[in-house]
Amino acid sequence: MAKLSLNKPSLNKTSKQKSPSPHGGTSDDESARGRLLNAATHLFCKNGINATGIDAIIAEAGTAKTTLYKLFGSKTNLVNAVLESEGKQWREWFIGAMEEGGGDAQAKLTRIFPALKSWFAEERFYGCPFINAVGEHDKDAKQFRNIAMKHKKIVLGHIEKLAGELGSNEPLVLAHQLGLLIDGAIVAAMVSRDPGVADTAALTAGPLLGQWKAKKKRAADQLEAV
Amino acid sequence: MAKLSLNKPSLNKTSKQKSPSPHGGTSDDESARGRLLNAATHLFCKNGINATGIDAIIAEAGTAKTTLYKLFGSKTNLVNAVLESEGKQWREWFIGAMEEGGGDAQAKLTRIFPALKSWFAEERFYGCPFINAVGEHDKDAKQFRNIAMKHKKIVLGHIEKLAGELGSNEPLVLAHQLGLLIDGAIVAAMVSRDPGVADTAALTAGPLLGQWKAKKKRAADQLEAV
DNA sequence: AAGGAAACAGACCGTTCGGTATCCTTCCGA
DNA sequence: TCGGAAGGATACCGAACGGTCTGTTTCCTT
Repeated sequence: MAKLSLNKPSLNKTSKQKSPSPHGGTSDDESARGRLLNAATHLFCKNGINATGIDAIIAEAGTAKTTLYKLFGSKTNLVNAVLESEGKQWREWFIGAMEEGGGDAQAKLTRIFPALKSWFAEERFYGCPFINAVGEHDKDAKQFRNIAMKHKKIVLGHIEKLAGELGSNEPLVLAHQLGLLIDGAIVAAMVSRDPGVADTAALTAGPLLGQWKAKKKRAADQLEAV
Repeated sequence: MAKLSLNKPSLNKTSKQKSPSPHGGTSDDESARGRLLNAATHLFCKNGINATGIDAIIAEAGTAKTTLYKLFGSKTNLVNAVLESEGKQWREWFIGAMEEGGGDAQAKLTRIFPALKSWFAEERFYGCPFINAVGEHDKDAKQFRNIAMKHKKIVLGHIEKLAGELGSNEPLVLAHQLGLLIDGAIVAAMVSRDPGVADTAALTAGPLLGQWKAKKKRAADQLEAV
């Protein structure tokens, strides 16, 4: 596969068109590096990092073992490269899903769980690579936990900003609340393979997003309805 | 270690005093089987299943390799035994933490996140073994996902019962909402090692638990406060 | 046309893996 | 007292692991 186009690796970064979905291993980078990154991302996420051997990666990528070690040096380096690129892609997709379509902060935050739902429904949804990486390694070590927290901090940072625009007097707390629901939905969807958990998360998040904007109105409505 | 008391394995189940905490590998069963189960639970949870070799388990258990294979037959069987015993212990602890102390359904459900917080603060807290097991294996396979769902179903079943007593007209939905917050808190605590995430979860769950019991009052209070 | 870089192919290395076989020690009850 | 069960110690097996090596093919450049 991909016999043609043995690109120069220094030119790889030029094929920068954004991917339509956040899942791993579907970039259209056909260089050896890109194919290795795609295959490694797919296999690491689907089967786990420790359960994925080098041989399986080069088989799916259609490269030689020498190429992998010339480009990445070690399996550890490859793992780090996968997490970095996958994290970046995922964040671009996720933040894009909130922002695209415009509207106010409430509209943007309300798009979180529908976006996650479409992710959960993909064939190649395998949960959060960062959570899974932490889970299958030494929990007293900081390596993967630091990477995961860095990723999470960026995501929650954006949510916190929107929470501030929403009018929350504690945007950081609201961001952490939504983060909890996001993490919970991801792992529940990974285990159950039911995208519907995103609806439950949206139902739970709803009152959190509306309680400043329409706080008075909702309180009055509830008082009337009881 | 444990030179004395080479118990008959058929008598192991008689040492049935409940453990004070839900974490893995601290049972006081000093038979070879018990020590192997403790060591395997500890190492599987701390370092991951695939990253834990047989040699490390028998070293921590202080048994011979022959003994492990005589008692469990294979690593796969040992993994299943660990998940089964650990799941049972955890559920007994968790449900006990809700029930002990009495009170009404709201009081019991309100104890969920304080209980989790004390779990998160333990030195040997390594996240949920079921979630981690799913994360480090083939996500298209059903083995670990089925085990995890069975565990979760029992836990949510109890919560659903309490939600019904609380007066919710959709106790199953409420149970799933709380389940989302529980899962989210567990993985967030595993990554961050901050037990405080349980407080955020409790803050988010609070309105869900009070909205029937004191719905009218809260609505009136909010209307007044805005 | 020729040279060189990049990638492919695959044999190979030392280590570790899960698992087996052999033999030895300890203890307990008949 | 003695036999057998439970467990310990250790050598060993084949397979798979991460990683290296040598050599060949392919393509781009000049």
